[in-house]
Amino acid sequence: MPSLLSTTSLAALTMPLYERIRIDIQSRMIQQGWAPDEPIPTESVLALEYNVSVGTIRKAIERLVQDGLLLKIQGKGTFIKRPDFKNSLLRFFRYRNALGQFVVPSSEIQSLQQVPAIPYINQQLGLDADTPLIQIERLRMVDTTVVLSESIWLSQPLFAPLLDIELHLFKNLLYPFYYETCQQFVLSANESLSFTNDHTDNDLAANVGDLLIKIERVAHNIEGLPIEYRVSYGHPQNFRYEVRIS
Amino acid sequence: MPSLLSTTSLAALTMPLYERIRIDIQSRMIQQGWAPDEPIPTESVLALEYNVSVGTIRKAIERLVQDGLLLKIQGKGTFIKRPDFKNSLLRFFRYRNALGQFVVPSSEIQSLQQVPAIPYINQQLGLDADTPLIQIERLRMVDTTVVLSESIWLSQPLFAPLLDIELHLFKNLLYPFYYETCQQFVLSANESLSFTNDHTDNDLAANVGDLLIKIERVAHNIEGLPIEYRVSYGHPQNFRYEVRIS
DNA sequence: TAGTGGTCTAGACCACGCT
DNA sequence: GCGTGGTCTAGACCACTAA
Repeated sequence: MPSLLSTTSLAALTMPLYERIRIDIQSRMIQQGWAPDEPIPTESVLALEYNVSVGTIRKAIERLVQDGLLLKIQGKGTFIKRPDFKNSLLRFFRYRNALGQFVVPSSEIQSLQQVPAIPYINQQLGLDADTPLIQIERLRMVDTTVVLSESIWLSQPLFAPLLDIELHLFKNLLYPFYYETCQQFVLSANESLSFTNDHTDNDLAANVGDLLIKIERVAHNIEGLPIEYRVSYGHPQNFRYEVRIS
Repeated sequence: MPSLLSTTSLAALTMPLYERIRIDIQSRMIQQGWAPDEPIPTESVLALEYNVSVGTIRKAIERLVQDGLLLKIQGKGTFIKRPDFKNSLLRFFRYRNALGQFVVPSSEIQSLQQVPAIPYINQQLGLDADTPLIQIERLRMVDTTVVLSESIWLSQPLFAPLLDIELHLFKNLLYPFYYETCQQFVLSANESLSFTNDHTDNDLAANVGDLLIKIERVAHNIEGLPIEYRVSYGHPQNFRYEVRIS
């Protein structure tokens, strides 16, 4: 039976039972690894395991379902839902290839290195002023055309495993990759689109004076803490951005 | 005591109790009008009124809180929260005025008229192919500069009251106005940003060849049904679009 | 101190998917 | 028919607000 008393967070002392159970189930999903598309134990089993009533388990699971980490199917069970990144954050950029089809741009990591703290970015990531960062430079392409030029910053302590991975092993989509390698799961993000004609900042071949789209993103993990700061530049042509507001 | 059997919808027959109560409370909020910032009856009072247990009332209220229609404050009560449009849909467009401050553009309705069905738009709004529409043309300005040119289509039957209102009486923000005049409450929207240099479609003064931003929006009411289709064109300069993705 | 919403329990019965 | 999650109940006790 899992212990709910071993939680290191101080807030846990006053946290409701169902919250502590939620966090525990969450970490069991990520670390001990129930497989995706497999059912987790039934509500009544979990109630026995944690020695609480079924209602409390339901309340714990409720938010995990809301966040898209679990999927309930009446009559069958509750299933791990390895989050469908394709249908969430990554669908907002829609580019057409030469055939007119919408595609996810491929990506090519140009560089990845540890860098010293950068005041503005450390602040965006809620880090101490002297915490080092990991900086990634990356191009995104459709067919052979570069459509986006991205700079990405991560907390060095959280994402240290990335420093030991060869660049060509990086996957096309970073968020599932963060999850696999660093157990950091991007659940939400704030984005800001604007326009600039300052080309000094990026690698995109462009005529001086051309407008570029500038997209700033702060991505958050399950706990709502910022874990990635990203700036992307792109040409407006063939660009399409879709979003649901609620 | 409110009757939950008078519901006209057929789906109501199989709908859970808490859903029927939710809808009933919702319509009491909108139509019979508990005032905003006033508390609604306590959970135990509502439980007696509807002759159900407190848990069922809590479940009914839960979603109204999620949707931002009610606000619970422990120890005080549950309050009507006339939705804060300023902080939701309308904050995504951020324009700077001459002083560099972010402002909500003012608006000027150019025309409002009933028009025959338009296949693509009727489809977007989930309307029968022959349902007439209301079309609104509107300019949005910062200081004296036009920044957005908008075309808006609504279902004529739902928004018929608008046809009898003089244009100068329209408010700067349409969504609260829809709510006041037609009891239609915009809760969410899908937006799509792209770029065009086709100027035939709009009133913006622009040099041929200049890129314009094109924003298409389908806005939904509480029930998730589409009620407004909107296309806006604007200049990229000073444009900023902010969004939370989750 | 009285009244509100917040947490938690224990259990009944229903709707659904499987075999 | 059995096991799953879905709905609903009745009631205990806690945390917070206000007079």
